[in-house]
This record gives sequence, C-alpha cells and structure tokens, in this order.
Amino acid sequence: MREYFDVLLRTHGHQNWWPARTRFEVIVGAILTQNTSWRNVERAIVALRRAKLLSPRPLEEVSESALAELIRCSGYYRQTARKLKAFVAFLRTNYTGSLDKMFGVATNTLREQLLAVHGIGPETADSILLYAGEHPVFVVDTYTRRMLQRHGLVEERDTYEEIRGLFERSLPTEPDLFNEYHALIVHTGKHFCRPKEPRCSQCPLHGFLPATLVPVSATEDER
DNA sequence: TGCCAGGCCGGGT
DNA sequence: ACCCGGCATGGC
Repeated sequence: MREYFDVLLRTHGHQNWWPARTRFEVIVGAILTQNTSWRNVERAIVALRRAKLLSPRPLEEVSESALAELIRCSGYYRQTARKLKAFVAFLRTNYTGSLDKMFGVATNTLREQLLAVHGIGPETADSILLYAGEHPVFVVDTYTRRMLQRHGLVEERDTYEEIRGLFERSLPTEPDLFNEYHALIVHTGKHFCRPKEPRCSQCPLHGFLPATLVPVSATEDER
C-alpha cells in the first residue's frame, strides 16, 4: 500500500486537500459531491457562500425548497437539500451546533452516529471525519476500488469496510498520510483503467507492480 | 449522442 | 446480506 502512495506522490505532488475554507464547508462539499462532479459542486458552494448559508444556523433557517434551488447546478438537488438539512439538525440536536464538540467524540462512536444520519454513507462519513475533523480514517471511493482491482488486490465483492481495513492495517495511523493518499487517488482517478478495460499506458501506476503483486496474466494484459 | 461524475436510500429478494 | 431503480445537472 505504501509503495502506491510513494509513486503517486512522486509523480503528482502534494494536493493540499480538502479544497474548502472551513470545516463546515468541507462537510457540505462532501454531501454535495456524492456521485457528482466537483465542478458542479463548486458552483453550488459559491451560491451558498453568496447567500451566507455556509454555517449551521443559517442553513437550518433557510427553507428546504429555497436551499434546493440554490444548489440546483450540482444535481440531485432536492435529495441533497434534504441531506444537508438532516446533517445540521443532527449537529444541533446532538452537539448544540458545535463542530468542536462533535469532533471531540471518539472516532468510531462519531462514525456510527454519522452513518445514522440520512444521506451520510461510509464514504461521506469518512470524508467528514478525515478532512473536516482530522480523524484517522481512510476514505474509500470508486477510484480506490478501481486502482486496487486493477492490481488484483481486491475483488468485486469486497466491501467498503474490507478495503478501508486494508489501508488502515497497512499504513501508519496518520491523518496527514490518509489525507494525501486519498487526494492523490481522486486527483489521478479518472485515468485508472476501468476493471474490464485493457491496461493502458495512461494509468497513473503504469509500470509499477511490486513483484509479489503481479497478477499471473499481467504481461499479456499490456496493450 | 450517450456516458460519466470524489454515493446513498428504500424496497425487494 | 446483497441487488436494483431512482435521484439530476453539466461536460465531453
């Protein structure tokens, strides 16, 4: 696991993630970007900033329909408006609206709580924990699966938790490392060959396969 | 033009 | 425990 990180960092450099001004903005972005291009999400964030809605209280006070219209450009806008509402309600109810209090809770406890909030699944919960709270959890996304599958390290059926465990067992428990690693995977992610595609020379890890990890048919796979 | 983007929910087996 | 349809806009 560490070797992949070293290659990506050497070839693409530090990413300075998450691209947001505040912790709350990280959380909003994490919910907005679910299966949605970051480009569209950025516009929605700008709209929310202009409307001065990038903090818990104002976001609770605006109507859900008005909120939906503001984030229309990011897709799934009605669903996402509901999700944002669900999070700020959770934050107020459990932590009097304070992110400091929320992130003061033990990692696994908070993770379970976040997963119980409507609209927050594993990846979103972990993005919030890591990028807004600096808790040491590894964020797994589509690109992560794609990268590992391509290198024969996971199967289709492996679950989110299994893949997260793979990273967390193989790496030192350092939020900064998890942060940079996931950022590099997303940054280069579009170029990872999809599972069924032939291996291509644009793959960010092309030419890098530790001897012990080379799939039997790797060489013939080259195009 | 059709497919994809930094997933998740709810209902069904 | 999985499997699937639905959610929705903008870019290429």
